[in-house]
Amino acid sequence: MARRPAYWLMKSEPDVFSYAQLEAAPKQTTLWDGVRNYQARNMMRDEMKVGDLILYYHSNTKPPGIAGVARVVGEGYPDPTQFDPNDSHFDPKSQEDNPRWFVVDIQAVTPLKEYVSLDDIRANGKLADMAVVQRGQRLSVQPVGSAHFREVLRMGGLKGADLS
DNA sequence: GCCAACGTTGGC
DNA sequence: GCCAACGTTGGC
Repeated sequence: MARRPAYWLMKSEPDVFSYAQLEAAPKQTTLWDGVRNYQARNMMRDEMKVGDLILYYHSNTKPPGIAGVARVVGEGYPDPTQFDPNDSHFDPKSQEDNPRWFVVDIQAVTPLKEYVSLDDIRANGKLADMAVVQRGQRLSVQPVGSAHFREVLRMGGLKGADLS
């Protein structure tokens, strides 16, 4: 069995769903719907477990970077948007008895005291191996090593819970 | 808004 | 099963 908790990074465009919106959601929780990439799907379906911790990354914004920490509170289940013809994530090829896309439920834990921008991550040699700074890396769900996770928290500082 | 990088699709 | 065309991501 893999060590727990495991650590992840999840990308969201703040114009679509920001960390502040996650905090404002009922129970500070949402389902991570709309992912349509098989590698990311596999991680959500098979690998992410309750209690795993997530760096919440804001993409397509200025500057991109990590805004807060979230945790997995519900494990992989079919993404309801794939079956909804009115949803932009509708997938006509997915069948109810053989769903193609999965989600996890995530809950806000604490914002970082200071936003850790992509430039900050790049400037920190300890984080040179993080997937998010690799050229051409587009995956919206990425595994993160525990040392990298702790370093990002050290850089940003925690407003709330102690996660050490 | 541009465009490089990458994933997916579909004709063959 | 190859690969060109196309769509998407996401930094800049």
